[in-house]
Amino acid sequence: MRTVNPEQHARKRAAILESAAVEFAEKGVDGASTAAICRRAGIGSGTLFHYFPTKNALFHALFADDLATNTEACRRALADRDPASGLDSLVAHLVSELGDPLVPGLAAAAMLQVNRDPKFAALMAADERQTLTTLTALLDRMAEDGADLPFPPARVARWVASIIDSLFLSAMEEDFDPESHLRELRRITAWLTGRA
Amino acid sequence: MRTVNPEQHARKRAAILESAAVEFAEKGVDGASTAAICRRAGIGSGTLFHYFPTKNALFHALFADDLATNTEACRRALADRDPASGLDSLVAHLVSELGDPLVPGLAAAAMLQVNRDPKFAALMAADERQTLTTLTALLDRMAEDGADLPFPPARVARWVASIIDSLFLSAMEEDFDPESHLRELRRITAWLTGRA
DNA sequence: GTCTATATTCAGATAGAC
DNA sequence: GTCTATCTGAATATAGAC
Repeated sequence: MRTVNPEQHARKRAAILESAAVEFAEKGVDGASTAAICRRAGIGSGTLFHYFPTKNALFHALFADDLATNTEACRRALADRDPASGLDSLVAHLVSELGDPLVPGLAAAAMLQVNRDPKFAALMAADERQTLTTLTALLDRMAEDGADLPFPPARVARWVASIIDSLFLSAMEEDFDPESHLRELRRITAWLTGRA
Repeated sequence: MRTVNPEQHARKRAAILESAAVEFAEKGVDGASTAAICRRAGIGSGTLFHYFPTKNALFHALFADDLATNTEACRRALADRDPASGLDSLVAHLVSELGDPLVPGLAAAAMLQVNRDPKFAALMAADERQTLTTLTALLDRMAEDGADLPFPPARVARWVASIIDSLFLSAMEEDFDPESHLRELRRITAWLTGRA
């Protein structure tokens, strides 16, 4: 009897997700066709629906996989003895996907999906909450250590998160320069976190 | 012979655009159906396609109308004798649509459309360029007047624009408070423009 | 109303593990 | 050799632009 090979299954699943990411980033959830995803992945349509029950589930999986790495980054940041250095590492992680050219398109697709798929909205909200809670906890500790925050910790946390999000919008521009953007982001974050 | 009544034509056109905005914001360009737009506007599909040749043209018109008001706001900001006050008025204008609940959805739809419709991309790029050029010119004058900018004027301009964009992302959150957000935005902008 | 596009299904074909 | 994971692609049904 033939048995299931988990490693092979995972590899193919990842390959399908990668093809799907390209299509979704380019055309959004409604604009992307399962046929195009299959063509790009080099599989028949039956195979796609063997791995994922619907097109929406495919989109969902794309983001769920990412949430796990975020959780881990938050855990590590909180474990850091120095809250400022924990915050820096968390910001670095949040920014780490900036180089991926698919990210702006996927972000736009996700924004639309939040209004339409409540389960997807819950996934995104949980991710957001986790990031904000972690940032706030770190900023609380920094404030206790005497940092001079321009706003209360929870509000600073929100601004840090917002400004990072806005970077992903900027990443769409033709003359985007990650190098100087990141340098400037660190300067702005330093001011926001009372380390000007 | 029956002649066209330009005023009535404009009124109906605006009504169609308003219905379309709701649908596009909720479902994106591909997810929105012309049938739903017609239903919402209380017109037949024939009428819709009398006013706009295609669904894409309808989406296009939604943004083109806005661009004119932006041009005017830029003109006024540059005409201000005091560059700092001109900058404040331009920022106020850019932020003025924050209360509109449709804006986040429309922004997401627009981001996706930029990857797909080159004409639409050109429209958005022109708008962006206009805003950045104006901000940069104002910041140049402020720097000449002795303002202590943290980065070169063109970079500060980009950050101001990015941070305003990020406000529109925040506006999607459930506990969004325009009041404190705007107050904090002014504080951040003040720092970025050398008026800390 | 017409005509095209497309998500999903299904009835098998293929082939690896025992 | 058998059993089942894996895959295929035509068929269906529905929706939606115009």
